[in-house]
Amino acid sequence: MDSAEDTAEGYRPWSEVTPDAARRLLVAAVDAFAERGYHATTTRDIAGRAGMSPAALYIHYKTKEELLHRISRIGHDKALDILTTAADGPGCAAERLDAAVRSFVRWHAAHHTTARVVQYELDALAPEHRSEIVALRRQSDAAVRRILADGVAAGEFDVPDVPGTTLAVLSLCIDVARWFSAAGQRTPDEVGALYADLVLRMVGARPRPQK
Amino acid sequence: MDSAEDTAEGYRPWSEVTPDAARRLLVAAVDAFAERGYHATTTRDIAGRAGMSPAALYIHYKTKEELLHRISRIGHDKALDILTTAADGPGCAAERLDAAVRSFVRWHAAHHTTARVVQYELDALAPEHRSEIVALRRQSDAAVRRILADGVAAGEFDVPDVPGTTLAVLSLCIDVARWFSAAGQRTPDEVGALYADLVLRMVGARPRPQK
DNA sequence: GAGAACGCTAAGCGCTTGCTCACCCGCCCT
DNA sequence: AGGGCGGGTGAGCAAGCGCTTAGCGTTCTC
Repeated sequence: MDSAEDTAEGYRPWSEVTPDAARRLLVAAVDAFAERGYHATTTRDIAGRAGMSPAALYIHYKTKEELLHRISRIGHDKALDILTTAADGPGCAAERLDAAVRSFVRWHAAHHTTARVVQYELDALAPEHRSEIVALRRQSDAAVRRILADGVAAGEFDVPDVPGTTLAVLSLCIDVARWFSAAGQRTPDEVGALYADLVLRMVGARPRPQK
Repeated sequence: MDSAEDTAEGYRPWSEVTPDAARRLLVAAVDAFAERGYHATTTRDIAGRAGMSPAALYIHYKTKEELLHRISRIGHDKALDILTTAADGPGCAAERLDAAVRSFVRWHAAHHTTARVVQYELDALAPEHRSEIVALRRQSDAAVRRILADGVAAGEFDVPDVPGTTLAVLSLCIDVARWFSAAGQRTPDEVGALYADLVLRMVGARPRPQK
């Protein structure tokens, strides 16, 4: 039911999943995994949500785990793309950190069903798929660390522990996927703005109107 | 395997679980749930880790879900106790916030197996048990919010959005249970100190030597 | 020292799980 | 017109699940 918002707002996710039936199954799996968790979701449930018989799933995917892997891979690619775009964009370190946190958090809030699966079902992946995904996450870590290191080098930030603060910033953003929409009233934009402000304070960025 | 650290350091957790065999089963369940998740853990696995036959579990617990509920209840009680002790303790708002975050994070790190179950397996609880636990979590939220509100009222903090910042602070602390000990090198004390500093920056607390 | 009570096990019941297989239907291409 | 083919179904298999039950050894009580 939450996937309605995924298909809204112009950009269409899962467009890379090509047979139409395969995409419907994948979207159904995202909803089911987000709602009950990977292990508590049955293949019958996924197929049912997609309006198909249980056997239809195995025409497009070899196993249930392959479905999770596809979701996780696409989601991590998108998340990493958002982060690196901001990290390697224009502007001073504070502006790039603001953009990175704001867009990363917004994605986690707007697509919290997908993000929940992506961020919290990592252990359900097969070992070789897991290590592939872990490599992507290390790149996310590196992107944020780069901004912080730049900011410290430029004298914009006051960060005694760069690796630790990097971990905290990413952790803070990622956990949005867990609690978002349980509360309800905040929009993804609002949460993104709030978090960007909080993170800039965490790194001791000097307030704007000080040129 | 991680429960070794739970039995160390003087204070003995799970001492409230009284028949010895019941405690061994519960500790085994904590390890298993933390490692693979509730739904992926079998009752045979739990009993096996406790060195018993599968049927032994049902002498002490009616269902597998009761085991999770007991763990969740005890863990939430402990976590809430830590938070409220700090929130209602002596000192100015900044000191209380420092103490709250430091001890809360330290607990999540030191007992990250328990914390993982407590924080991330909430949806696996039966509806009536779930709402009981959710009530406890609201009290945790209230404790942190109280400190922030006090700090703002006293002019110690600069927090434009108290409910949102409360959410972020708790989220940051809780997510420690997810990533801790994967990395390895940091001690719970170090993480607690780092996070206390980061949170004080988030709320715009003025640095210490300004009386 | 007989008998109840307790803590535990071996065996297994009923059900659900991930997944397979034989078959079918509509569409394209000669 | 007819044969192949990609996408779909109904039925069902082997395995594993949560949980139960009959029975056994030890300990406590009188």
